Amino acid sequence: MEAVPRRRTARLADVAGIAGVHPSTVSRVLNGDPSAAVRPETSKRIHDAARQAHYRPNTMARALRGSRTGSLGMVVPMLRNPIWVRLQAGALHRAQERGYVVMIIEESPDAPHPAVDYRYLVEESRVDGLMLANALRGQRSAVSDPGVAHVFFNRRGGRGGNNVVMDEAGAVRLVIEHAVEYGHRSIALLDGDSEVDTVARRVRAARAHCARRGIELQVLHCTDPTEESGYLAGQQIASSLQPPTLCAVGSLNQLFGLRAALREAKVSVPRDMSVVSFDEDECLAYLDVPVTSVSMPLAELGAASVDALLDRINGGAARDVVVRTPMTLVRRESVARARRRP
Amino acid sequence: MEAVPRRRTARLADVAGIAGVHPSTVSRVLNGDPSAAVRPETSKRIHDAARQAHYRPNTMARALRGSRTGSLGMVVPMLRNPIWVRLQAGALHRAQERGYVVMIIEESPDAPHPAVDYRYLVEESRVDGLMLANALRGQRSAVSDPGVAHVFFNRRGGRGGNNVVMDEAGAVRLVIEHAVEYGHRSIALLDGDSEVDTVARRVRAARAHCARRGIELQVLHCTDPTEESGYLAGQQIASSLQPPTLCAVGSLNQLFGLRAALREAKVSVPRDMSVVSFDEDECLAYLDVPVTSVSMPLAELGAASVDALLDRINGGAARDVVVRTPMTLVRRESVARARRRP
DNA sequence: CTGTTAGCGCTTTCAT
DNA sequence: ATGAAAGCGCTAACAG
Repeated sequence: MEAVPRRRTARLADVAGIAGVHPSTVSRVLNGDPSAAVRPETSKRIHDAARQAHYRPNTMARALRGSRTGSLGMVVPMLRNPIWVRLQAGALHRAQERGYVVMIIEESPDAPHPAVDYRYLVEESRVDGLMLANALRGQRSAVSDPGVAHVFFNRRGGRGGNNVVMDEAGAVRLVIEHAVEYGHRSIALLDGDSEVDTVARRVRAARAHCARRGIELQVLHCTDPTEESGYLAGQQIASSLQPPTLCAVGSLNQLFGLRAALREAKVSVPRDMSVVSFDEDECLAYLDVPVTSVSMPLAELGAASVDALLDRINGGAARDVVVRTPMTLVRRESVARARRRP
Repeated sequence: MEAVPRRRTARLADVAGIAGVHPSTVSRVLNGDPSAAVRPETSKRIHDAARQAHYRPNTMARALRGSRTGSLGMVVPMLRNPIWVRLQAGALHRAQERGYVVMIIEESPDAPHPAVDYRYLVEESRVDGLMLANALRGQRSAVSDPGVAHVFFNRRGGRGGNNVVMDEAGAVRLVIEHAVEYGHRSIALLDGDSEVDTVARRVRAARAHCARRGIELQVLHCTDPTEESGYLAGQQIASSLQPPTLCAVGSLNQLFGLRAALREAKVSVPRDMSVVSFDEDECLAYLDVPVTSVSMPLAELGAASVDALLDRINGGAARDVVVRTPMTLVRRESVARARRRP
């Protein structure tokens, strides 16, 4: 198959030709260079010519010249989980506002790469910087090369200074206080792999806060964020000798699994067991038992990641960011007063 | 804030310097130019030098030179709906396999742009071509400019020749045959806006096939693909004088809404009403009543879109594509034998 | 077998 | 107030 020559759009030189000026003048005018004083008449002629020729600046040439690509790379671990989609959407919009485009890379869940493996995108100047969410707690060295602008979002990585996260501890406190308010004294946290930073932060916060409030806490780690995995954990909870009276769940998929396991075990929600989700989604309101959840500022986190990354790209100093957009508890019908233990 | 000069990676010239050869030779060797016979020893020296200098080709320079960016633009209408996410993931992976990267643009649902508005991405050579899913049935002219390589995926657009779609009619037949098998004679199709191409195709196929089989068909169009909208339609169905005995639903969100409406109206599924979804998702298996669905080849469609677009970019002739990956009916528990009408 | 040359389209200093 | 010239890093046609 022959590569067909692309029909070229008008170049700067074409516009210059039409307007009868030098290309550099066109560049100055069209870019609104403030340091250059141009005669209004010339300026008008140039603008007219550009419009007439349907001029479009060539991003590649500009990028080569200025060594700025105008695009950002975003590595997400798994698009199947809606939280990444919301983060993505938030980042997409903020990037657009700031004149950047975003390339999404989805980590293969089977063959996860360490964050450092994506450096090449910057080194080959495909993107100006990276937003990474594929850090596991083990691999702390990460994208150590300071020449590669990057931030870790939602999951911390590296040695700090490039992390953009939400206030997971706050979310956990919100849930636990809600539980306390309804008289629960023994709760479970059903969440993902302990190697995942978000999970680790939630667990730590839960332990601390439960200790403070004298609440019993049971932590269950699913091996992966799937319905099946949540289902298995749910069976475990339902069959335990001293089951908790409230269960908080880390992801939507796991929640569906848990619900199914409880239903099967004839554990009624919320009569026998209250349930809270850390993922808010519209669909929760329409389930057989509408599920109470914490609405986390995901889009804001995506946007904040873009801001932080652009800050690094522009030479800003390393600085961790915690998105403090207020979280809210969306009260639905899956939480009831705790029943006295038998 | 000062823009910091990016630490440059080694260039071709640097490698040439180390290896003691001319840059063009390095280019030939590193690109494995078959027409150029190079002395093995020189080749080795060059490869060593490249490794030593940690050489990375500069994508921008290459793009400028070859007028190929190596990236594709993908415009999706709404990431909230999981089908677009699956299409996106399929496209992402195929693009990666073929050495391309993808930039995702999410259409703002509030301010939809006609497809033609994304031409600038190609004209400014940010991408080599466009995959568009934001076509509405009205705007047929679309990206008329033949200089802009593009395909419409999942939703047809333009004047044909650039469409990549699934066999929606086949999916509809699958569902209707399933309904017939269970003795249903009156069914409803609850789907999105009639201006959406996918919806229009499903409706047409449903009308045709129902007529052929002597089945009564009632079509309900939701204004938008949300739970709320499905809920409203569900109320309408539940309260109708001659309710259908089976309801097929176009999207997951609408399905959740419908389920809630039926539950509220004390219409039991599947006893009083059978339900089938055109979106397959793992979570369907874990609902209070596991929902039967059609599993559509979404990832394949995403991949096929990339293939079709690259074909156009490489000068291939216009050609519509229908992805014929076999669809399967995922039988769960939301379909039962039709009850005799009262 | 390898070097020379030119140029993709743009911006930016320097000169006038 | 505008033009000239250089060069970002790469590749491809042409020489030798």
